[in-house]
Amino acid sequence: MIILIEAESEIPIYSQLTNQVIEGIARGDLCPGDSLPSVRAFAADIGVNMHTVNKSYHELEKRGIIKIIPKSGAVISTHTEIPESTSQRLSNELKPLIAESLVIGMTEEKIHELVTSILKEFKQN
Amino acid sequence: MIILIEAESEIPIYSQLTNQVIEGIARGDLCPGDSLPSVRAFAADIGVNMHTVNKSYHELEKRGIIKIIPKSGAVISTHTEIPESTSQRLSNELKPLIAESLVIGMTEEKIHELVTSILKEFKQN
DNA sequence: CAATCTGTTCTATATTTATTATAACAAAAC
DNA sequence: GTTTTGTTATAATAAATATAGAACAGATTG
Repeated sequence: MIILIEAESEIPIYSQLTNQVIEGIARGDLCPGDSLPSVRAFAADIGVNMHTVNKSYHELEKRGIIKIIPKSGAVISTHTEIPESTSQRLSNELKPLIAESLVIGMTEEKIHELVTSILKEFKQN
Repeated sequence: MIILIEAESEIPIYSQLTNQVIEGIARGDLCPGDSLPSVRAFAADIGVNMHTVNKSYHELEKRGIIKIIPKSGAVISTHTEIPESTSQRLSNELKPLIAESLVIGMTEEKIHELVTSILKEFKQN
């Protein structure tokens, strides 16, 4: 999978990495059971510090997306149930985006269309 | 309109403020043409520094949501057209959220239902 | 078994961001 | 004409972000 980090972005590197791993799983590039590269290998690969990758991995683990096995590696989890905490967080983060969509004049239909078009990006594999 | 700032939140105060103003407009509590409180009055009201409010106002202006009239005040804009930059940003911010929704096992239908339920919050006024 | 690789932990540093605090200015509003 | 307005400047503090280097002990591999 190709990871692209933008150093100039206002989004922290560890967040960019977290998001791209999540998007990779959603796209099907990464599957439950797959191992992620070691923090050192990944860091060298994308040209950032080991600790930055480590931080991203722990964020992914906190969200229940991967399981870190100490002294071994990180494995993408299977998702048997939807965690309540994640569901709540996603809803909270979605809220201001939908509000702004309405404020700039998007209709409900347009908003659903936008969601659909993003879903399509992930689905077509 | 009631503004609630959580000092312990990981979300910066100026972002919380920005979001709540946007949500207020989406909800209909604030309307195009309405004036926002002065940065000083607002700051005193919610118990934060003037510059924090000022930063939020400029963020809102950058997004085309309000117009700051120097030495006068801030007025909520009317939205005749959807700015391309905002549309692009919203899409970019929506993407990781939808990806994570898929990753934790939400179906497309469930995701649309979540969007609908959030839209309903804003609509019922 | 021995060498390598793993995540973990620790210390340290530099930069940026966030927040508050004061103060002063000039234009707008009253 | 006094008050209020956003603006600008300086300063200080704390937290977040990112990097660097090193050491440790368990897991993996040859």
